[in-house]
This record gives sequence, structure tokens and C-alpha cells, in this order.
Amino acid sequence: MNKLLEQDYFLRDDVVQIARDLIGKKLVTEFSGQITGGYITETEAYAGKGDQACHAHLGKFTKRTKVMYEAGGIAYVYLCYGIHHLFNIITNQKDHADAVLIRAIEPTDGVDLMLERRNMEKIKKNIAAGPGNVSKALGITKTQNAQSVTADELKIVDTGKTAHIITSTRIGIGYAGEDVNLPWRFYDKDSKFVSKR
DNA sequence: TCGACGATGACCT
DNA sequence: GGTCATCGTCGAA
Repeated sequence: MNKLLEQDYFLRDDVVQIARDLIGKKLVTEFSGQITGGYITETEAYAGKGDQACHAHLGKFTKRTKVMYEAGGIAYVYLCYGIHHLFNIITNQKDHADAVLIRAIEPTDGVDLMLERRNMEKIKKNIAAGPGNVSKALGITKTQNAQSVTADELKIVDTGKTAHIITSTRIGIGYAGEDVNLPWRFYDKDSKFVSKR
């Protein structure tokens, strides 16, 4: 089974459920015919206006966050620490500003190109572990911000693969008050290609 | 305009 | 465990 996820999949209203369900799906990028991709092994859910960890908390609307308020099924890419591009998928209907952060993948397609992008000799478990590394390995930059994740350069594919999913708290959101404790991080227990901590 | 800082990662001891 | 690179964004002035 090899099924391209359509926009309907991302328009559903439970971002936590979507984040969990994306574990084991395949994320694929294609630039100038060059394909790279792999199984999603780690995600986090960010639940719009009510979530203190979310950039759209309390409806915050800026030049950067405006893309979050679009209807689900598009990418939200932003620069963190001036160095790392973090890749999110917007979910839910327009104006909800929910998002799923992709934190790690297990490479399957275009491994040589990913090695080149990461300046690595051979494949290691951290080749695409951690959100900054995912974007670097897949060649994702701010150019992909607001772009569809159901066509052209960005696609998510359901291959029928199942995963043993572990739930934990989100990473790097110390500013989020009590919401740091929400169990909104998911990862595949059986994969080595996840970020640590 | 200006200054502070971040949903990180690599390299150091 | 600690340091630091590096710059766009945002809120204050």
C-alpha cells in the first residue's frame, strides 16, 4: 500500500491525534527531480491559540505566524536560533493555527543526497534526528513556507507501516508554563533515528 | 531603529 | 555538563 495523504487528512480537528498518526508515515521531498525521504519517527503537536508553547498562543498574529492560520495541509517553516529551519505541518480548518512539528525521520529514499546535504560520509542515527537536522537532510528551507504538503515538492505517504508509538512531553519549550507537561510528543520505540533527551 | 532571544545542534572538556 | 554559532522576528523606544 502506498497512499498519498490528501488535504482532508490534515483538515481534521484533533492535532494531537494527527501528530500521533503521522508516526510511521513517509515524508518525501522532491526538488528538481531529486527525491529524498524517510519514515517519520518523531513528532510534536502544537494546539493553536490555547497552547502556551505554540507560536499562535492567544491568537498571536504576525508576519511569521500568519501562515499558521491558513487551512491545514501546508508547511510552516521558520528559522530558529538564526541557523536551523524547523518544519511543521499546519492542521485543522482555517483560523485554528494548529501544527505538527516533524522532529525526526528514518531515511529511506535518496540517502546519498541526504548524506551530502549533511556533510556525512555514511549513515548515522542522527542524520535526520532533531527538527533542524530533518530540514537539512531533506533540503527544506523557508522557500517551502506556506507550500502544500500534498503535492509537488512536499508529500506525505502512507505505506501501511505500523509503529510502536511512545508518548512523552515536548522538548525545548521551557517558556510554556504548565503546558510543558502535556504529553504531546510521539516517537517510534523501535527506531534508532529519533532525537534524544 | 535597536536590542534581546529562540520549538537547536555541534563540539568541547 | 557547558559553550557558542548566527540572524530573522518582535516588541519596545
